[in-house]
Parts: sequence; C-alpha cells; structure tokens
Amino acid sequence: MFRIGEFSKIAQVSGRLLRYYDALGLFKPTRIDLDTGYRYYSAKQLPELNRILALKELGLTLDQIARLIAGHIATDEIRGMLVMKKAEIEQTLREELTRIHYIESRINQIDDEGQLQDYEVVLKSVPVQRLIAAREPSTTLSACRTLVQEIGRFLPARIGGKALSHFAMIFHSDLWDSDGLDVELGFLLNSNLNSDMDMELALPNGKMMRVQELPAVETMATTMHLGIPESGHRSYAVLGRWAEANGYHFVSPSREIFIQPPYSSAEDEMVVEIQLPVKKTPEQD
Amino acid sequence: MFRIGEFSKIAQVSGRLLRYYDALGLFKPTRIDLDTGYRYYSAKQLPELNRILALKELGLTLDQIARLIAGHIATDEIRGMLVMKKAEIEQTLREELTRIHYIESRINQIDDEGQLQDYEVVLKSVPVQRLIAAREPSTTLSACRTLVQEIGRFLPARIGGKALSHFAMIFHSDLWDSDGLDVELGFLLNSNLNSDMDMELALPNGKMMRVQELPAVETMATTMHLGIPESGHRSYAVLGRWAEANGYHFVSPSREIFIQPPYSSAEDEMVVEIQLPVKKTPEQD
DNA sequence: TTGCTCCTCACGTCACGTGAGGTGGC
DNA sequence: TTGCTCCTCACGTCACGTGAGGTGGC
Repeated sequence: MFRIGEFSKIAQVSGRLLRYYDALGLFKPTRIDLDTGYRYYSAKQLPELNRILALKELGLTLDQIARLIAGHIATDEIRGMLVMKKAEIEQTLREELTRIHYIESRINQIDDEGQLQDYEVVLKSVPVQRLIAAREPSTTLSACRTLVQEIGRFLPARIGGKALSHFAMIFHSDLWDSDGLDVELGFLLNSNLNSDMDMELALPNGKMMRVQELPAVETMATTMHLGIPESGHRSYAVLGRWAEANGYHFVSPSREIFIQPPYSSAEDEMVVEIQLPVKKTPEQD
Repeated sequence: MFRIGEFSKIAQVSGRLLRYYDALGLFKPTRIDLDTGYRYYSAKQLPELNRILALKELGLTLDQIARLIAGHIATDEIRGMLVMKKAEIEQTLREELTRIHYIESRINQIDDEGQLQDYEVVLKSVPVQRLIAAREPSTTLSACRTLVQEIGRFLPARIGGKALSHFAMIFHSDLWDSDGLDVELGFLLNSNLNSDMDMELALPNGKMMRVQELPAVETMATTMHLGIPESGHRSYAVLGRWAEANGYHFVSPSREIFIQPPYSSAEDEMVVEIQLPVKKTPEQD
C-alpha cells in the first residue's frame, strides 16, 4: 500500500489528479482511512490508472473514459467513439493548417510592409436571402451612384422601411473591369415578411425592380469599407492580396452591402461591407 | 446607430460576445443610454470589430489582442508573438498527428482482435537516477531470480531502507534473447540522500555492488506487469506490438522497476514496471 | 518536537453559451 | 396592450493547478 504521494510519483501524475479522479469516482484508492482521510493505493491499481491515462491520450473525455471503464459501452460503440474522435482531430488539424498559413501570411506582411494592415478580412457564410433589385447590364460607376440615390429614397417610402433590410449591389461583371459594369441594385428583404415572390415594381424612371432569391454562400471573404466610394478599390486590393496570401480564389458574383448608405448621410460617412465569394485554391505543398 | 441585436447580426457575432468584450474593455459601444443601459454601436465600429475577430482567428488570446489594439506593442513584438504562436500550433499539430496514429492503431486493434487490449502502454520520461547494482554479464533468468531474492533481503538490512527506492533490473543484452543475459541488479537510490558516489559493497556471495548513474531518458514506453515473472514476455509482446503500431523502435537498455518486489510478498502478487526507451521511427507517408 | 505529508475547501483558467428574472420601446 | 429586445446576474464548461489553512505520522 502506498500513500498518495509515493503512488503519484510512481505513476508520474499529480496528487491533485488522483484526488480529482477519486471525487469523480473514476479511480478510487483501495482503502481510505476513516479517521485521517488518508488515501491508500495498491501497486495492483497501477495498470488501471495507466489504462485511464492511455485512453486520455486518445483524446477521450474523462466522462467517456468512466463509462468505458464501467463497461457500459459495447466494443463497437468504443470503435464508433474512436472513429468520431479521429474525424474530429482531423478537422481541427485542417483548421490548424489554415491558421498556420494565415499566420505566415501576416508575418510576411510585417516583413514586407513594416506593419499589420489596418483593413481586416473576415470569412463569413451567408444564408439565402431575398432581394428586390433592378439590373443594369451595362452601366458606369457614376450612373450607379445616381441610381443608388434614387432607389434609396424611393423604395423605403414606397414599400415601407420595415420590409427592407440593407441596400445592396450585386456585381455580375468582372471585378477588375470598371467599364462595362453589369450590376444589380436594390434592397435585401427582411426574411420574416413573406411578401410576394413575383412582385415587380416600377421606379419613377421606368426601370423595373424584381424580387428574387440570392443564393447562400458558404465562404465569403469580407471587409468593411469606410468613406467615399472612390477609395473602394483599396478595399478590393486588400481582399485580393488576402486571397492570394491565404490560398483562396474568387468564384461568383460579389456583393456590396451598404450598412450606412450614402443616401441617408454624407458620402464620407458611408460604411459598406464588400463580400467576395471564395474557394480554397488546391494546395501545392 | 444600431442596437446590440442588429449590430450583432451584421457582424455575425452573438450579443453575448459584444457584452463580454464591452465588459473586458476590448470593444465598447459608441454610446450607452444611461437610463436603460442599452448599448448603441455605430457602423463605423465594424472594421474595429473585424480586426479583433481576424486577430482571434490567428489564435491570439483576447488579452493579447487588447494590448495589441491599445498600441502598447511594437511591431516586432507582434511579429514575435506571431512566430511564437506559429511554433505553438506546429507543436500541437505534431501532437494531433501522433494522436491520430494512436487512435488508428486502436481501431485496427479492435478490428483485428475484437476488443481493446487490457495491458496499457504509457509514454514517460525519467530523470537521471542513481543505482547501486551488481552486474551479471552472462547469466540466466533463474540465476537472476535467486540474486533478486538475495539482494532484496540483504541490502535494505545493510544500508537501511530509507536510502533505497525500488529494486530494479537493467537489461544490456538483447531483449528477445533469453540466453546470454547481461543484466544489472540492484536498487534505485533516493536522490535526496547524498551518499558516496564511489561506494562499493560486497554481497555475502562475494559479488560487488557499485553506485552509478542511470542516464535520463526522454521517452520510455512503459507498461505494468502483474503476477509471476514467467508471464513477463506477454508484457514485452504488448510493448512490441504497441511500438510497431505507433511507429516507434527500441533504442537502449531496458529497465524493470519492481514496484512490488517478489522478495517482500508472494511472487504472484508482484508488480513490475517495464520500461523500454524508444525513439520515433522516421515516417514514410 | 520538527519537518514532511496529507486533508478539505475554494478560487482561477478561457471565452463565452445559456438560462433566469426583470424591464424598456414601438 | 403585446411581443420583441434589451438589461444584469450567475452558473456551467473541462481537467485540473495552485494556494490557504489546518492536521496526522514518524
């Protein structure tokens, strides 16, 4: 019989751990002196403790181990637990890998530019949403700006602000080609209001707005743009650099969500979230 | 200005997170209504929040982020933090990888044998230790057993149990060769007692015991063996299978530590820890 | 008698999630 | 007026580490 101190030295664990496992009922001393409360362990218990430590190494929780030891789990359940655990670890492994790439790209950034950039890129996923918008298949940035003002003033008055969420633009044309813009302009709709899917609405200038569904997107690289629209290209450049550094590429129409739209306040107070759908570029390590 | 609900939706974080960051002083609302306690956030704060989220993605703690945001950290300190973080993640990555191998080998075990084995292998590291032992460069198992009894009875009486730790055997000859044993037999010494390094001691049968240093070993694969020594080979087989399944190989003299030695109680009550120094076999994935 | 070992609370860890119980705002 | 949103506690998470304050054992 060993007292807790010697037993913990032999097993190379802390006394606290042994007391903790005792309290959990996971691993109890052979005998406890009722007067002093001293715990006494026998050498024969060492394999049992080692079993627990080995199972802990596998990444099982103490609770799982307790049930396993108690024999309340059939062998194929154990197998299932292990397979699940393996998948779990593989998942975190992938996450850690992208995290490493992420960190590396930031270290490179510091080395190249002397500091961390101040615009920050965040990955998001967005659900399906509905949108009421007019499409301009061939327009210019300045024409867009006029349209933004028009729609932004007309639509809330017409439909009522309750139904409308943020103003949004969807860019169908190539990102880096500022001529030949193919753009949709309109409002995201609050999903709780079940308005008519086929609704159409004419703007004062005769253009038609239609309700439609914007598909969900798994991964969007997003950044917030503050201030006048002219400096928007800087935010796009940030997103571009970010994608390159982290092994992503752009895939489908990008979006701009006007959190603080230019028609309700000064243009240099504007706040826009730029959303670029991205996919992982296959690795070549 | 947005109330916490809308702001949290835009930023895709929970309200709780925003309140928590407020409490930490990490990210505070632009304005708090003194009457109601309502928090009001402005769109302009979104980039700041995104910055925090992006830094969190890097694996920094909120505390580190807070100091970073506060500007109390120079650029090269940030770089240092990132490099450290990277090394940290690489470390856990390696650990996860061995954990995965470990789990795989257990799954295979279940598939091959229908259940988890009951002998468990645990990796340990052991520090330098001192040993008083006699060397038998060419002996047999049964001769050893006699010697164990002799030394085990003689030495504690002679030196005093205080100075002695566990009885131990060091195997210099090949593990799987039971003829031509080259073995040291003796006691580990309690390190706190600074007895003479050059001490020698004659056993009644004339053999000399000498004090010497046992080197530290980084990684030992260990298992506990219960009962009669004859079944010891089963424990060695377990260790062998374990090493093979997990990509380790054996490197230098193995040890047996007698937690419950055969001279103080019945042989089938014996408890021995078998320690095999191991090294990772280079991977071939 | 004096260290040494053991005991039982109880707080701290990290970044929130999840109620409970109550109130403001349209 | 009725939901809806917001508020502030406060516990729970996971596996212990780390004192604090006190006592048994050789």
